[in-house]
Formats: sequence, C-alpha cells, structure tokens
Amino acid sequence: MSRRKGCAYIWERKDTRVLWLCRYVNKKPVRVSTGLPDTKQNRLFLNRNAESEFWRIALEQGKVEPDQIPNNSSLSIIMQQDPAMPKLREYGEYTLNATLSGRSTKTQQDVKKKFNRICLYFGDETPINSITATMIAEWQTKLSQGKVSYQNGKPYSNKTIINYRSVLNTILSAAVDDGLIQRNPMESRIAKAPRIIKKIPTVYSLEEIRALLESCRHYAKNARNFQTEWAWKQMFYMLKLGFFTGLRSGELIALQWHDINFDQNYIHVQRRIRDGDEDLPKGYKKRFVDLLPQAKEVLKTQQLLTGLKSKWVWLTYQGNPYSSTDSLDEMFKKACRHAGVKVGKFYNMRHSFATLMIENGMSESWLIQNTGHVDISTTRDYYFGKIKPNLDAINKLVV
DNA sequence: CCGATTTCAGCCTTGGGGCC
DNA sequence: GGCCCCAAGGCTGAAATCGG
Repeated sequence: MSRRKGCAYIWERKDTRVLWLCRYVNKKPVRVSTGLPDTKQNRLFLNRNAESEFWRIALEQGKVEPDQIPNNSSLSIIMQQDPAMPKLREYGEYTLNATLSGRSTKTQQDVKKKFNRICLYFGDETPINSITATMIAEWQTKLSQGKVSYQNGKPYSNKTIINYRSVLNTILSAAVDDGLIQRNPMESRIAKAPRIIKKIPTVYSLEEIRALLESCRHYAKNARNFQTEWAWKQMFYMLKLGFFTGLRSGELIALQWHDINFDQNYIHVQRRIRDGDEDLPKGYKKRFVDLLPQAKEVLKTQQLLTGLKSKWVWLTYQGNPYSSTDSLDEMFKKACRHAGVKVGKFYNMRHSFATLMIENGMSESWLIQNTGHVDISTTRDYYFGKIKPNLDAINKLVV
C-alpha cells in the first residue's frame, strides 16, 4: 500500500485486533481507531477509503477540527473525489457481466436495460461510494410517482421498483464484497424495499368454466371463415385441458404427442415455448402430470384434429405450433366478456385447477407434484382462490 | 423455516401482414 | 374491415433461491 505524503494510511498496531488509521495533520501524526476487526475485507475497504474514513472518524472523535480538512473541502467532497473509486457505469457493467452466468439471455437483457436507466438517473460518472441511502430513497419515491425522465409520467408499481432495486443491489453488494464501500446503502432503513400486497388469485368456478367453453363454441360456430373457426375450436380444447391439468400456458402450447402416455395416464411436461423459443419448463424441471379422465377425453378428440398432421398437439390454422401465448390470452378475454364472467387471464385456469382439486379432496402433495412447485408454500401463496367450505359436512355438526 | 431478493415467464400494448 | 398470427419491448406477476 502506498503511503503518499499527506494521505491517511493503515497504521499497524500489534497490541490490538482492530485496524487503525494514521495521517499527518499539520505535520503531527493523528491516529484513530476504526473499530473494524483486522480482516481481509476491512483492510481492502480501508486501503481504498483511508482518506475519507480517517476524516470522518477523526472529526467524530474530535481529534481534528473541520477547518483542518485540506482545501477547505467538505467531507462529502473528499469522499467523492477519490480518483481510485470506480464509477457507476464502469463498475456496474463489470459486475453485471461477471455475474451473468446465473441468468438466462432474456433476463440478462432485462437487467442491462434496467441498469442503463439506473445510470441515466444517478449518472454514469458517479463514484460508487457517493450513492447514499437518501438518494436511493428519493429515487424510489420518484419511480412510484412517475417523475423519472424515462417513465413519461407513468408511476411504477412497487413490484417494478423492487425489480429495479434488485439490479442496483447486485452492484452495490458486489461493491461491499470488493471493499469499495463499507456497507450497502440499500440496507439502510430509509431505503428499504417497498411493500407488496399479495393478491388472492382469480379463480373460475365450474359454472363459469362451462360458460367460457360455451362462448368458445359460440365463436367457432358463428365464424365467418376457416381460420376463426379453427382458432376457437383449438381454444375450446385448450381451455378444457388447461383446466383439468393445471399446465402453464407456455407448457400447454409446447405439448407434443409423444409427451402424452394414454396407457399410463400421464403427461410428460418437458418443454415450454416463449416468444418462439423452445426451452425446458420454468426452473428447468421436467415433471409428470396425471392425465385425469376429462383431460384424456380432450386429448383424444384433439388427436383426431392434429394427431396425424404433426408432432405438435396444438396448431394454428396455418399448421404451425403456436409461437407464444399471446393470442390465447386475447381470445380468453374475449370469451370472458361474451360469457359475462370476470375478465381474467388464461393462466387463471391453473389457479382454478388448483383450487378445485383442493376443494375436492386432493392432497397438497399431489398438487405440488402436478404443478411442479418445489414446495407447498408456493402453491398456498399463489394458487388458491376462495376455497368453498364443504357445507354438507359442516351442517352435520350438531351439538 | 420464513421473509426478502432475484430470476423467469406471462401480460399488455403497438404494429404489421395475410386471409376471407 | 374484421379477425388471427406474429414480433418485440416493457411492465409486473409467478416462483425459485438466498440468507438469517
């Protein structure tokens, strides 16, 4: 480590386990205890921040006077002026590239985009150690009010703010680990993550599902051309299958005939389609889903439509597999409006499936196996709508 | 084991092309 | 002109993983 003249440096003291800093002030040595234990990380930190830490502690302990700080600069200026301190843009890019292996391509793109916006707000050239908890708190508030330049006045939800925080947090916690800063300002009380309130998922009852299916039939019957008729016919069966298997919509459109075992009554879920990309299902986990009689019936019928034509279970009217779930969602909403039920999403079939299965006495362990969750808390948190009590049983409780 | 964080995937919007 | 399919970007819900 360099002991530049007129700069603070780590002072070795054999009799203590904490690190000290020393600096010549008016030609006299001033020594302060940092209170930090002698660890590799603390040494790294103090080597990088000797000057600013020295002044901060020495002022706090009254060992120097404010007017002794060189160049009459304030403490905050000294902290920002350290030429060795990496800048936000440079260090952030380095960190995000270094940690890229854990993310998928799409996620990495998302992260980079968020990072660019973070730089736009905080400034490319902002030294890492000058981002304060207050600045972060202010940023979050502005995001929630839609007052940041790239938002066009659109307020961000708490969830979105948390996702943006996550990117900055990755960078700042790396900065702590690398010894650039002592603590992560995001962990400060005033810069805490906003709260999110968990919603009860939208769930359709059996009657509502029937009405939705009826709407699909209606649109297929009254179609003025082949493509519309075909699309709604597919929708009819997809909806039914989604409701009786609980598959994710991306998994549903990716089904191939060889995934289905009609003899042993299961579906091997091993694929997912998103934005035209084929990949393993979420969490990179394949699973087996029980083929309930109602689902089996749907697939037997669908087999007559596409079984000989293609390896894919579901086809567009052009004879290709669906490249995304977009049109499904659009048609689902249309069906909701026609059926006069609450307008939801195709994914709610999955929630409805889970709720119905629990109401009808299937075990939670069966359910997590079929939904492919790692533990039951996910299922409980996200999947159950309002579960109807079994009034028949309750009414028998007479005292 | 549970809440917080991080990552992945669905949803929403815009827009274009093709078909009937 | 209405309807469906497809693409792409950004927001946010779903769900795994982390960390205490």
